[in-house]
Amino acid sequence: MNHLADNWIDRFQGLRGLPADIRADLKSGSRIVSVPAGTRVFEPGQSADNLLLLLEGTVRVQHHSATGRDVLLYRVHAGESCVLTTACMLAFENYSAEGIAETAVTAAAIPRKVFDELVAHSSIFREFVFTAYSRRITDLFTLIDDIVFQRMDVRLASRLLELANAEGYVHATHAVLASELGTAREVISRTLSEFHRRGWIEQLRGEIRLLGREGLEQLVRSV
Amino acid sequence: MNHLADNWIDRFQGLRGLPADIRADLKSGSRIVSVPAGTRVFEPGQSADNLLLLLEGTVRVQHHSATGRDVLLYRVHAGESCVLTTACMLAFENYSAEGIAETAVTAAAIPRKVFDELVAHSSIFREFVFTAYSRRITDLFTLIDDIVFQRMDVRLASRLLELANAEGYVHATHAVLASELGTAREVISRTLSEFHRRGWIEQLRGEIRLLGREGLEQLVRSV
DNA sequence: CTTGGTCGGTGACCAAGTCACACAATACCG
DNA sequence: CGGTATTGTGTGACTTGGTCACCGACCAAG
Repeated sequence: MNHLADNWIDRFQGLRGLPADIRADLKSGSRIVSVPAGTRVFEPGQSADNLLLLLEGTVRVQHHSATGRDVLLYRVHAGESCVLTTACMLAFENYSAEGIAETAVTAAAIPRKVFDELVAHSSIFREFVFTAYSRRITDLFTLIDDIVFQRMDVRLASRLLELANAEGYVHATHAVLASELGTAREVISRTLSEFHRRGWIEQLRGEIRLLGREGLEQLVRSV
Repeated sequence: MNHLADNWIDRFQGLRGLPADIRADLKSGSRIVSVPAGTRVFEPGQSADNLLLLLEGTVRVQHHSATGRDVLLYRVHAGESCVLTTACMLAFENYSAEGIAETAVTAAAIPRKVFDELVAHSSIFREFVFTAYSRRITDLFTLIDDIVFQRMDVRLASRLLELANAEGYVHATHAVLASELGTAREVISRTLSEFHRRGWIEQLRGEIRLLGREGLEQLVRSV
């Protein structure tokens, strides 16, 4: 993991331009943390005191609703910052969103105080942070648009295409897909049956195999 | 309008603690602008070069979708900052959200350059900005939750209670309410008929009169 | 008074979410 | 190893919400 500790800053597009002195502050002021898959990186009510910059793995940010269902809000990938923890850090409000490590995760944790100093002293760091915020906000806009206007079959098709690995397998139960899209498990089951009927997929327990991407892609494009 | 120009900073909770020198910079670096109701304050594709702090009026931030319908994302009220313009200012991405003045609006416009300096030099200003961001993000979370899990009748009832003036009148057409809630006009018409049938409201052209708030409030609470 | 535009109402239909099951595959455990 | 619990999936009946196609009522301008 030492190679990570050395030059992790360059993994972030927006930080590459940082001058040497700020880099040094950032490196010495932060520490590298690793957590296993499934860890709650942050949770409702808990005030975060570190900004996380993801070096490896993905974090799923979701909202747990009163009715017991979850909605996926967005994913944070390696090379992105988990700006929601910033929000937690700096704002008085406590969120009802939680972050869960989907895979094993390695991240650079920047304490509140260091973060504040970096924002004050580096315009590049400022831009990095604000860009991260805007990306999240636009992601949320897109999500809302999707939820309101897009048909479920199209949303599911495009999600399957996203989640499929190189061999065309998607490792996910119907229930997981339902929570990804903020819908009910039954709806996923039915839509998948339909996809199967059309010869686009094959179903296994806990897994879906895409038989070519053409059909699904056409459905997605057809909007 | 001169009384506004003098002490507008104190209208913002988060800015009251600003030290005198920063205040002076903020005041001299910004200017007061007024626009009539209906003005597009910002729009997709246009890169904003001012952060707006609303002194009077409200701005409706909405997303215009490909299907021709609009969704209300949130409202910015007097005493709040329109942080989306910040996002536009600082980020490379161009938004598909637009801001429309719902009433005549007076605002303090802070140019990009001044904004950046203030963020660098004042921790209080920093906190103000980040707090604004977090509030928007949580608002969006709540909206998503609402859309996904809440029944339309409940959402409409609570919106009517919000929008009603002291005399219990809501000045809005069914079409407007539909776009507020991201649904179709017909759905609003039906739900309002149902509310009328229950004796909760009276309908006029372009206007709704609440006959007491108890029924609606009970529906909202019943969730 | 016409005419065109806005506003609201309605029925038929489709898409999606809910509820209540049933049943198969797998995991666990004595 | 076999039995039981848990998890994953399938399905029918029903409700809610969104879409489409229309209509008639109101309103303002000429």
